[in-house]
Amino acid sequence: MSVAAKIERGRGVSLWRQIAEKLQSDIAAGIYLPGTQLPTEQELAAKYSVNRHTVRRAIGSLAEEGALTATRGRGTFVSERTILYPISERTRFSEIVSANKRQPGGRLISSGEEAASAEVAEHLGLEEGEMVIRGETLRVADGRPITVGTYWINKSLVPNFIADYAELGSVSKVFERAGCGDYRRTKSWVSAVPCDAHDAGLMQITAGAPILEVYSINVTESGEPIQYTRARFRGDVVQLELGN
Amino acid sequence: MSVAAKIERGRGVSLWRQIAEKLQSDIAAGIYLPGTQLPTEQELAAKYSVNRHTVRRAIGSLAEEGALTATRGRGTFVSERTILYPISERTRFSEIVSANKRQPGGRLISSGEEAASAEVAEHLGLEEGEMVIRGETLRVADGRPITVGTYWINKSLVPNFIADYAELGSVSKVFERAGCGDYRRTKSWVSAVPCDAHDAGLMQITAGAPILEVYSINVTESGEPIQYTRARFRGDVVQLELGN
DNA sequence: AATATTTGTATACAAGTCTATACATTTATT
DNA sequence: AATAAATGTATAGACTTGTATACAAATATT
Repeated sequence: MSVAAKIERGRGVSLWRQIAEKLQSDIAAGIYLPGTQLPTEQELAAKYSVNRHTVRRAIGSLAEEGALTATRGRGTFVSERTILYPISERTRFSEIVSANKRQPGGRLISSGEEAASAEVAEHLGLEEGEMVIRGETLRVADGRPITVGTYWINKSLVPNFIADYAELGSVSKVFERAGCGDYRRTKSWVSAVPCDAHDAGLMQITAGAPILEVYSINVTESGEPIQYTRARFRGDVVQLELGN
Repeated sequence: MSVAAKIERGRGVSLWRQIAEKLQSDIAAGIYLPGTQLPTEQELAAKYSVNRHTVRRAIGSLAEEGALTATRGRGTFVSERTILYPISERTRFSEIVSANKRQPGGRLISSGEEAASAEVAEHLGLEEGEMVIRGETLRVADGRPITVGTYWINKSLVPNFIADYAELGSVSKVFERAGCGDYRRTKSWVSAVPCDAHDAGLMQITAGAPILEVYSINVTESGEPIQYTRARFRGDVVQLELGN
């Protein structure tokens, strides 16, 4: 390891910028964990073969952004930043994470069709046993898991959901194509519960850790229920923000 | 249009580098077509609100890379670069296009199952009439069509191909998931033929124009035929490179 | 209390980036 | 042949980036 990290000179990107991006991606990759100390400026300068002041500038730009905190005499530490997650009519994960100056990401865990349970049918305005689309996604910020969401979709409003989702890779884009781009959240229920084993594995926390559970209903512009969701947020990273 | 393009100062990325990247992405987006003249240095300098020499440096870096050609007294033009396409054991479109300093892309034209023709069955080691997966893709470099490929896949080796392809969006990734990541090309046949109307439409050339037609067989590490392909390359853009 | 470690500040200088101006050279047009 | 337009070259200065060195101030350790 630590094989003279690759910084390119003379390509139009300043050294401090390259180092800042490398540090940020190392944080996102979990190489430097929140709360832990970064190597000292001297060490980083040696690692990247640059002057200490160049490292200082890289650290400075990340500190200004809130990702690092430097204290004279102690060292530089990775911030433990919580994500402020507003629960409003218009809630879009990637926009929220970007607004928190983190890099959003995610992956599809599973998807398919199933018969609606009584609970799902009630909230989607269907009969129990009708076929609905069910999907589960894991969302991350700076490479760290934030939330797992399970959702059920009214098939009649978005007939080609699975194929379209495969093509577009985003629920909201599929809704848009189906003419339901202006969907909105109507009701939400929030509770704090212990995390089960399945979610704990996905979110990389221990089972039983407190998580926020949010049930909500999304409706089309005309008020028809289109999506019922059950989202679980890591309690140690996310703060929900209610009200307008 | 032309609303004072956004160049950021003081963020660690030099202006010439930002302009070079913008020009390159404009070329990739087809805003500046191969063979056409770029705006003059004066005009570009005005557009980006920088000195002419800064634009010159951006153009210089792209010219060195082969993307632009400047001639004194005439102007600066987008190069008509051919893509050197090696036909080797390990052939991956996106890697090749990137190696040619172009931006790879593509879209799925069609996919489904069909009964294997005698020709397909023979090359996949199956019986005529057995069901195989058939797909057709259009591949582009810098936004311009390069090749249309039709392929037939041995269903028994990649059972979930269609669903996995929808999720992963790449043939090689699906093969990887099926445990056949190390597939390789064994045989290829090359010929020059006139382009038919269907391919002409996809590749945006006139029917009858000469194209390169390459049939090939991909096999798994253990030598089982997994994919039979028929690729058509635009003769005016692609040069095949044989041998190591 | 003394010491070592670490970040913060200051100053000087070298190198790279961007601007400004002027002029040369080639090409295309009139 | 003359002119205009475009790229190529040259030079000088302001600004930014990176290096070098020294020292101050806060923290942790002994």
